[in-house]
Amino acid sequence: MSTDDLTVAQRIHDGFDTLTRAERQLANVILENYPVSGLGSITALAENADVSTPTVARMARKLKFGGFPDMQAQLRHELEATISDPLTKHAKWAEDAPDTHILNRFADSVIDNLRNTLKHLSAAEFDEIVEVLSDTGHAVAVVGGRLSHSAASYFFTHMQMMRDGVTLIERNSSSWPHYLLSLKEGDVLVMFDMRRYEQDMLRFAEMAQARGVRIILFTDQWGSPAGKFATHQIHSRIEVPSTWDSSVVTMFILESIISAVQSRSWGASKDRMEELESLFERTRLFRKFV
Amino acid sequence: MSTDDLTVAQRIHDGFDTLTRAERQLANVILENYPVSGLGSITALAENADVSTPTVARMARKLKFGGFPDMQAQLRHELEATISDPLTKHAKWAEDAPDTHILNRFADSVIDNLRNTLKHLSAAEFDEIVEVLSDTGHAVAVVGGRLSHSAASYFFTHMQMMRDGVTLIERNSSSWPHYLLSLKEGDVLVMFDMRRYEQDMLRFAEMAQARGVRIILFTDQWGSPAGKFATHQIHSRIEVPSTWDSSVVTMFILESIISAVQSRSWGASKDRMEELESLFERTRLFRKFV
DNA sequence: ACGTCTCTGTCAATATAATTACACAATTAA
DNA sequence: TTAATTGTGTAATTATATTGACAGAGACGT
Repeated sequence: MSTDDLTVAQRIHDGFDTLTRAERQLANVILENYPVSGLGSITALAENADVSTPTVARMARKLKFGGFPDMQAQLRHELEATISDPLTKHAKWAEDAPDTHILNRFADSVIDNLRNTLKHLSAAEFDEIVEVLSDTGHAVAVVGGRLSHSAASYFFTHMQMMRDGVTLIERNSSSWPHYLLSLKEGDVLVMFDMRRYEQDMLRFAEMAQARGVRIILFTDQWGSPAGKFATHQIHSRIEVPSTWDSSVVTMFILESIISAVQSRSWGASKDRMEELESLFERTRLFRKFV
Repeated sequence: MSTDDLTVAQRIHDGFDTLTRAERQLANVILENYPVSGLGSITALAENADVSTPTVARMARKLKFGGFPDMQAQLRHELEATISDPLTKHAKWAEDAPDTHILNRFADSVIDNLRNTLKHLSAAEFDEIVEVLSDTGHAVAVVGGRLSHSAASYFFTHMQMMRDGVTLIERNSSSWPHYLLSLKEGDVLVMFDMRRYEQDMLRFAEMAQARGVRIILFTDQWGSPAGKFATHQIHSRIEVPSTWDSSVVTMFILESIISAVQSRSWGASKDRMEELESLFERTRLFRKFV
């Protein structure tokens, strides 16, 4: 890029007096639909302003850019700064720690992950998933892999409190065929399969689909191969400054779903929950702690 | 331009299932910094996504564009529409849903929770916790309650990969005394106790402290009664628009700790991890790998 | 009116971008 | 396993964009 980082608009404005007739004509076209009009080819811009291409190139140089492509790069750069969300950029999260502290770096990535996940998750898809999970006419089974089992377990624990017919499938894949037998057509399999996708998961998905089981798949931005058997899938962003991947965004989605399922079927699940609560209270009294 | 006027993002989203590995990699790069990353040259975009230029061109065709330049024209077109309408400027998280959609309300609370949690968490405290957990001279036991067991399990799974002497204590509190017996002075107990604090947890903490065990407690903003026996504690904000509390922020803290422990003891844990990895099946579906 | 200077377009050259063809690698099916 | 299929990068080709050279047009002073 060029010497200093004034915006293209500023440079045009500053140098407007030195511009010639054709150049001013061009400058106005650029500013009129800024910065989009400057992002196409030099030819397109020239035609748009009714000047010749060399005029465009000459003006770019006159405004102290290396050439037209250089000016264009600057436009893109500006655009990026404009578009990125000011709320989440460069906010320092843990104030008594330096920017480079893991807490701050982690916070930045997680927010980024959340934003990108939501940006590309359709609310309609989300709502459909909620609807499928609210339908007590069909059983729900939950399965997770090596690292995602605890997410599966978390989801199971909450679903189980809200409705009947929810099963958590064991970690150990040798027992999966048994679970498969009890899944009927129209039943729902909630599956977690993140990077380092597991072979067993893929086969499980295939067999489940063959039985007419609907699959809701939670995977990462690259997508598990089991995706081709899934009825619905949600892609969470998982990359963070760590050796491992993050499940924070996945948890976020899970909790949102849980909350939505809950409010969708409040009438039905209210009694169930109260009953459940009282059961916990009671068992606690019987327990002895040595 | 092309047949119909779906946005590039939508077409990518719709066709994501049909995309190949390299194409998904590319798709993610485009979506990550949308639409700016797609506005440069095909070469720049390809390099950015670490794929070849033909892959970019092929994907453009696959998404029913006439070619890369056609797709780019569509991006500029969209941008123009976005820019002229200031209302659409990143106010919402899930853009195709109303402000009141659970996804948007949930996102707001979670960000709030994260911000407030970090505001009240001292980086020094965090670092001390990381140090305690990195010390392989003492055993680490992890225990969680009814709803926080899966967080405990998640933390355990990762810690276990990094170091020796980590135990996950069962859900069932009747077996806790046995675990207590094996904890020695100076050992570390990582405990999760959130709202609806459990009686058993309090007694467990008391007895552990009596044995000289150091307790790291993960609790909520109000603080578990077990706090008075804890050596270190972290208060996560947990309130969200739901019947249940959120563990998203707790997960965030856990992952940060895991990452910090990892990089702190890289030399020591590297061999261990590599050995572990080789024990697991590796799907080399993706290139960008750690 | 003439010469001179600046501006600006046309056209050619050069550089860069985009596409096509092809061969090797990876994956899947047999 | 091996064969077939699909995916992906390299290299060659083609198209397009950008710049450079130049010459005609217009402005201005003499």
